[in-house]
Amino acid sequence: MVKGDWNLANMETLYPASHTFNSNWLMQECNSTIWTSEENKKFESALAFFDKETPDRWIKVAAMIPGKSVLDVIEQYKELVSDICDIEAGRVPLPGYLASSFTFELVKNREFNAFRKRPLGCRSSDQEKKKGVPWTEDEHRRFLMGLQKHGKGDWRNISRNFVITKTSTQVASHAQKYYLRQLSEGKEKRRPSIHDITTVHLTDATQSDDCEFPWHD
DNA sequence: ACCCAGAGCATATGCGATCA
DNA sequence: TGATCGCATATGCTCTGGGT
Repeated sequence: MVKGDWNLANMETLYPASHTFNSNWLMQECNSTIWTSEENKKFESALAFFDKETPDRWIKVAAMIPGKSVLDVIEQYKELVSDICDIEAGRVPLPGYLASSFTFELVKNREFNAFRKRPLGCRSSDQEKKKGVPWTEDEHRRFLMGLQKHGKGDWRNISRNFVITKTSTQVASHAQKYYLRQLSEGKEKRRPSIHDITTVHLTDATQSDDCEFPWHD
């Protein structure tokens, strides 16, 4: 996933062309107000209520949260977007990170994935919407670990506990190709693939970095 | 440069399980 | 019994890399 594209794609949503701001506006430090969990809840509700098509979205969102300005809510949204992309990119160790934030609620409630699916998500065009986000080796290894623990078919738990960056449907789809790959083993003309990493390879890796997934019981 | 097969992700669809 | 949910599978689409 290309975080840059994501942000660019959201610039129009964040700063609609219909609004005129002076050139320094984007660079302004907004008041670094502290967001309480109550305010975050209201923020979340407002985001759900006023979708990206809503005219003057941020004004309306701000109006729903007493004490918060338009700048505050935009800044909060930007941070949220950044956080989610960081999590998705594996740049943030989830367990520690999840201690307290609105993102925690999103991830916990799996809204993170719904967020990803929206056009304004980490894709910037219709083409990307079709293209999909490639699985990383790390995600595949987590998938294999989940497969070992929960077994074939329990995609929901594998998604919840191991490959939290993918939905159960995505995990199932990935598994489908994984097993097809196993079936095609022995075929001569095969490209190297992420699916060549199997549970056999997993054993060595997990012994060395088992503590990498502390949320895994 | 072009073509084509293979790889990979997302989405659509059907079916069974569960619940009110 | 109908509605809803979750899973498995089929299909569609794009991208990539190798062959010519």
